[in-house]
Amino acid sequence: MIKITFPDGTSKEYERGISIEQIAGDISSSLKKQSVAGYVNGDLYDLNRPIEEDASVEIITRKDQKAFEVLNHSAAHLMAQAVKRLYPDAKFGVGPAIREGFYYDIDTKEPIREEDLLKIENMMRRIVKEQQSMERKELSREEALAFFNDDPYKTELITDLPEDEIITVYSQNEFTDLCRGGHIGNTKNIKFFKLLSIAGAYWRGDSSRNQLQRIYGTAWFTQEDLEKHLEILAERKERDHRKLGKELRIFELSNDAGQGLALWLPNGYTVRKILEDYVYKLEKKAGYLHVSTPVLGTKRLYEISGHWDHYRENMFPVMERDGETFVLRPMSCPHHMIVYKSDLRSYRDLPIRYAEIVTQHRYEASGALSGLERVRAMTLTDAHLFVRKDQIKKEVLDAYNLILQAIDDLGLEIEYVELALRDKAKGKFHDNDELWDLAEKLMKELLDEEGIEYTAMTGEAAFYGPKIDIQVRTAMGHVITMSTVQLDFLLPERFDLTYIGQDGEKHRPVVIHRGLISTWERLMSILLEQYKGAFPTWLAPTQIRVIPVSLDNHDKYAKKINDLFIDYDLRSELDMREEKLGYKIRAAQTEKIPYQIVVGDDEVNNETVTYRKYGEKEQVTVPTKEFIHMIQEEIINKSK
RNA sequence: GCCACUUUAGCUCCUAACAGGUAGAGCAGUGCCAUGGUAAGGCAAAGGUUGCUGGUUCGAGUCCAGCAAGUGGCACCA
Repeated sequence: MIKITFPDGTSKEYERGISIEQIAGDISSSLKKQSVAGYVNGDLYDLNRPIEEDASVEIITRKDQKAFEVLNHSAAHLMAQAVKRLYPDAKFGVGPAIREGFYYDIDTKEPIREEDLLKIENMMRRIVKEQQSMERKELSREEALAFFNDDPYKTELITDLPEDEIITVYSQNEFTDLCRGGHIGNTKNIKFFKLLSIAGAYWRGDSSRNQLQRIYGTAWFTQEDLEKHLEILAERKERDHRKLGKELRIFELSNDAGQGLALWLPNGYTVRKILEDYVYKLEKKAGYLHVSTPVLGTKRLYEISGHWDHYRENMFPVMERDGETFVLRPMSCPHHMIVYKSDLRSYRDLPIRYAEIVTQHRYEASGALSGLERVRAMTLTDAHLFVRKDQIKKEVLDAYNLILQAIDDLGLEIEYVELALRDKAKGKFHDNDELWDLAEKLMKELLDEEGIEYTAMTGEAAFYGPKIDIQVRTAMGHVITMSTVQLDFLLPERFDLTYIGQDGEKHRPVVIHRGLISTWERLMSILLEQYKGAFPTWLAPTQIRVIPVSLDNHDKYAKKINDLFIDYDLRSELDMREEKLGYKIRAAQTEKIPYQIVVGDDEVNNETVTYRKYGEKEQVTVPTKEFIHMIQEEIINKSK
């Protein structure tokens, strides 16, 4: 007999070799039904794997996130088995569960196409019907290598496993895969799934190696869950900023204008201008000084900064004129270094915070471009803070808090905070251990002291220093960088920046790079997706649409209140087209205008307006002045 | 950049063009008529070198090749 201890501290004796499934069944038949796998002394166990010794056991049920992973991991195996049947020459890379499903990387002679997914799905269903038991087996390294000797990918994986790792395989009838487990026990347990897409993926994420075909899919415990997930996927497409941006006339991407070079249409530019003004005020209040520097700069400038060495492949080709070589700037830090050097600085002057609306160009890989999310010409509010060493923590923290405020004002949500650190093994970072250690230590201390949770990302730092990146999630589920605060001891060295200290000697300032809310392009994509195109009133390109009931009788009043709104700096438009009322209302709704106002006899006689707020059915009649007051309040408060 | 797929009117067309036979619709826009209360009034005309360049064919939106852009991913992302 062995002793099994449960999470609540109770324990019970069972026969040696009992399984999670049997234990669950012993507790209750409903638990048995819900159980998917379990933890035995912290190790993930399949339902049917025998437990050989005293252990603490935790049963994983369908409700747990881990259960979803187990199911999807098993679905990946199921798919691989189906692919192997249809493509006997298939070789397999890795096939893990991911956030919303699973994928498997597959190498076949004949490419798999999107239309083949249905065929694979059907084969999967057949295997589900065959009720293949998924059997776990431990192999020695030699046995494993012998078994997978015709699959170079699996062979490489086995070779790279640590010496002491127990190598396990899982078999479902004729198909055996190298796998750590856990699994769902039997293919019959994988009932509700769908294959979603196919894409290329480099073997082991290395672009110098083979490219495999990655099939993405998703598996759920119930039909309803699967359908719900597919609905979410469909809804994401509705939120896609590329679709909304076109419908709402926000921006244009044209082949003729150039790949990745976005054109801002009037509606988009109106929003952008509001954001620019908002940011300007925010920075003013936080003590930033605004400057303006050119899009073009000498190559020398970037050689001094080190960007030429570290960032050249992301820059557009150089231009030559009058014996000087120019580049389109990919960032503004070097220019701001020169601005700092334009005067002699005292320790009393610091911190100096330079901010600028910067347009910059980066040669992004063509495959990386995506709507407004990733472009080749971008404009952002960039800032560089020149500080003394004793001011670092406060200034980093202030910058971080300013970012939080902007994100909050814009109604956005942070996915997580990243601390990007260097990887000493990689050559892309500048070489000064002492400064790096200091910079990284300061950043960690600061985050810890403030109780800010973060994920450390080794090797993700800028070449000149560590950075705190604030990540958000797009409608399509991608995580992208929204804001950044970066600590830099290098550029002050390279530009020989100094200030005169209290002691009368020259000292080296430290630079903090700050990206507030990404670029206007990326921010617009995020806002469109966040609000599904229905901007809050303070940001909406058009805030009010005034519609007269009758063009003959109410046109004067409509014009009068429209003018009044404009006098109060409200973005109001009059719809005087010769169309039916219903048509104009529908137009105002599809354009997602926050306030649609209809005026007729009642309003004319009482000096009122009848408005309907976007997203609501209710109509409200109020005195015109009251309406103005209300909407102004809403704008000032940046109500979402 | 790499792999796969896609590209027809300003927009949407896996709800066009059956298998190669000379391009259709809805919306928007235009004109005329109609015109009073919260999501599409009627009629009409117009709108296209089917992404570009070649090829096969009596004949190409359709088949083939190259290029470009876009989409899904991968790689990249100061």
